[in-house]
Amino acid sequence: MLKLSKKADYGLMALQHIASNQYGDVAHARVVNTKEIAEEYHIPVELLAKVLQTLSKSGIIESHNGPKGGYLLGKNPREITIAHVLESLEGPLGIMDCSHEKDGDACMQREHCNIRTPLLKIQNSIYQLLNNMTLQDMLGGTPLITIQSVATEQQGVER
Amino acid sequence: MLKLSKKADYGLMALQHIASNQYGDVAHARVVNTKEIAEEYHIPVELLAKVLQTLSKSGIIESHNGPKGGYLLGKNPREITIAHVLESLEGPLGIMDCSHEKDGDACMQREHCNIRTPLLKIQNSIYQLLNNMTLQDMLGGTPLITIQSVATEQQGVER
DNA sequence: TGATCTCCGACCAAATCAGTCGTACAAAAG
DNA sequence: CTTTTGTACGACTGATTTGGTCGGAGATCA
Repeated sequence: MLKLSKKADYGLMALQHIASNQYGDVAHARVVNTKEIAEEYHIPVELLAKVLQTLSKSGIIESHNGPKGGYLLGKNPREITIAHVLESLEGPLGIMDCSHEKDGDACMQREHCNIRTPLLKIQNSIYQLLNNMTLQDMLGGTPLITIQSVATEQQGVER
Repeated sequence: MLKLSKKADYGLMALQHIASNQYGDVAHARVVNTKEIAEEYHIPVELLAKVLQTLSKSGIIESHNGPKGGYLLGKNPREITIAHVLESLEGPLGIMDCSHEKDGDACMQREHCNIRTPLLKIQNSIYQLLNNMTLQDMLGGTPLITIQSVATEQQGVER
């Protein structure tokens, strides 16, 4: 549950890649294009293209047309929050349908709804989580891992 | 994005209702049936039934057959975590597809995947959030509200 | 001018989800 | 002990969302 879409996955991967090439060892910014990223991560090109276009509209990246064109980061990695990326790709964060509706309409059970307040609280916490993490955080400490001790076995999950 | 399913919504509402009737003012436990809940919250009966069945299998509630039958909580509200409820209704928590897969299979981009570790961290934080909140927390402070000052006007959500 | 690349719209197929129908079973009533 | 009532339960179906595809137009550089 709460799985995020492929678009989001691809978008984050692409951003990480772009950022690496732009702020990596070499000083000069390198423009990377859609095809390059798609091949590197085995992503369908056209879909990735659409994702990048969306990110471009949101100002997260800049597009450069023509041959030798491609994408560059629109701002500093520290300024790019995960929340912003995800929201621009998947729409606004909303745990439940009635997250940001005006008063009474559209929700039959609204007046009797007993779970709205606590759920809003959860939603807000998640938002803060995503809003406090930036692309920069995804660059630095990514040592290929094996943290599986965290949430794998412990909970008595029935399958 | 990250919206949870109707099943989850209905399940939480129903649990809140059951808990209220069982641990409310009156000392004796009152058995509530599917139809009652469905009418109260305007939920399609059969769908709610299925949800309750699932919760019953997970041991979160107990079912009682026959006339005057219905449902009761399977444990104390403090023992019932939101995480458990949601996972039993929507499957295990997984921000990304490769959340709990064993090593190399099933994910083409796995070896080049640069976002797995940070995303796992986020996922784990969300899990803790859901795991620390119990049904009890949804009972106490739910004063029927008309808190519309929170998320109506202001888009820029702070804390 | 021609080749290469991004941009943009519409389009299709597969998977998931919300909701429905019919049956089996347990408890109360006669 | 049989009937009747109301429940749980599981299989089934329709609708919405999502992942992925296709074709063309505009911009830039050699």
